Amino acid sequence: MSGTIGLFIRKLEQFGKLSSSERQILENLPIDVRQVGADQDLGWDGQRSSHCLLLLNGMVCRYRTMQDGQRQIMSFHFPGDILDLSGLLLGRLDHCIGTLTAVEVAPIAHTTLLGWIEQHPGLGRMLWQATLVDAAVFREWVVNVGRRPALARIAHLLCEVVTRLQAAGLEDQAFSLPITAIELADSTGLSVVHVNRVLQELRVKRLVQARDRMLAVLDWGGLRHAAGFDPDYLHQRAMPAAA
Amino acid sequence: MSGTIGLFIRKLEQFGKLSSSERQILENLPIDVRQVGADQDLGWDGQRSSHCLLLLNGMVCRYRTMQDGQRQIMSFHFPGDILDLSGLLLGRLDHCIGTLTAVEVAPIAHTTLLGWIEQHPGLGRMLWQATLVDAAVFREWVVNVGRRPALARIAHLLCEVVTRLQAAGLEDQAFSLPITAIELADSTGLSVVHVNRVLQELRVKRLVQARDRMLAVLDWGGLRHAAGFDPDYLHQRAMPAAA
DNA sequence: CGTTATGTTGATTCAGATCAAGAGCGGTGG
DNA sequence: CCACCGCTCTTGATCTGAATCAACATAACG
Repeated sequence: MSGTIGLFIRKLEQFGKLSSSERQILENLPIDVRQVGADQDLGWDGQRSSHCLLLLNGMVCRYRTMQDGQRQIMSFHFPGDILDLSGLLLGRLDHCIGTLTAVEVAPIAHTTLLGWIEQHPGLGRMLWQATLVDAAVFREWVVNVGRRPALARIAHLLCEVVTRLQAAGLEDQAFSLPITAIELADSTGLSVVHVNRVLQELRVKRLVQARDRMLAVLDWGGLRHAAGFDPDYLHQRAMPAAA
Repeated sequence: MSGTIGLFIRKLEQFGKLSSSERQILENLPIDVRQVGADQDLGWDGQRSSHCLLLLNGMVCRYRTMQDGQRQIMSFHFPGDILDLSGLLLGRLDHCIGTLTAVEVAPIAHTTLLGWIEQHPGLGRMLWQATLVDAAVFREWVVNVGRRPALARIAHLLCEVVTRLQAAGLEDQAFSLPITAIELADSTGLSVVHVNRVLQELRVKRLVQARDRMLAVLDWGGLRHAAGFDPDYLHQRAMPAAA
């Protein structure tokens, strides 16, 4: 299943019905697919970009690096997510965007997007909503990192990822996550060593499985309970659930 | 200096010039001032509101309470900030909004705001930008809570607040912050006891002063250095700086 | 003026960091 | 095909920043 604009359309439709002209604009959008390898930066702190990036395939994260070299990941993104909207309206990126896997992205010129917003306010509104959901996720991460103990913190992160992937129709319950312990540490504010020990605990509790550098969820209910996970903050309207 | 819509206009103008019709709309907005005491909720988790709130006076925070009673504050807001925009477009609030001091707020009906957005796309764009700056602040809080040690964490929070207050023209360098150690703890993910000790350290280092339940910054450069504070993430365009 | 909040201090504990060293595993080049 | 290198993972030992517990002090407040 190669990446198309379909996932993006589906994501926007979560926020309301697209008019036929809006849908047509999206479907006819010329897609210039670019392949980028793993562990590359798609955008960086301070960058003034002229394009947003539509993620078609693969997985990326936003992060910031501190003076002492420590890194904090702020969010993950999956196919169908549009990456740089804050660069579009704020002009300057205040963090880096890095690939976790090899990815396919399609640049969309700022001028194109501004045209959409101007001529199709409904589309603009949906994009705004998408950024508001992003913001809700950031807030949840503040809570996660600020107040949850290590095990719940990691469990919560996994719950979020599973839920978002399912909503996007990308994975079923027995999903797998191509993520290293290092990335898990950088997104939870923990050390790699401790992440390792927590993952072992999750495995012993039969909540999670690790196989060839992928994480798989074994016991969704148990994981959700360990995390205290409540998906409301993801603002998923009555999802189609893609049986 | 009683709260007016002036601060809100000033905030929006940060993002670009208002057309005269846009400015007129804002200036003629009927303001229904409501007084609310300290430690009250203006909005709560799960709420479906029909109004946004324009903060005219006082200070509020967003927070979430966890099952075990722990609380995490996610952001502070000052006069001129508009509070509920995520409720406007996402329908449901995913956190609480609580007053830290007595405040004056002006409810603005969703219908009014949606009308603005529809008829004055420029205004809509500015509101969108305001929510993007909010999101940038959330991201910074993830970094703060995830990766900075206690002293830098508290120092960073203070730097952010000073900078934002100055940008809004609300306080000069020798600003004071009506905030308790409890609130500081809930926004940094630390315990009250530890916050107390860190504040003592900041006082010993002559970076900060505490007087009648207010915090005052003594040494801006020193505080900024202790925090590793870089204000870029606040996306303040060449501020008027209100000498 | 009690009464409830917040602030302060010291003693103790603990979750998670740090340090150190080995194990597994791709990759790569000779 | 193998030797080597650089990652990531794993484990154990040790350390430490911050939490917790427990008083008491000091404000705010009705």
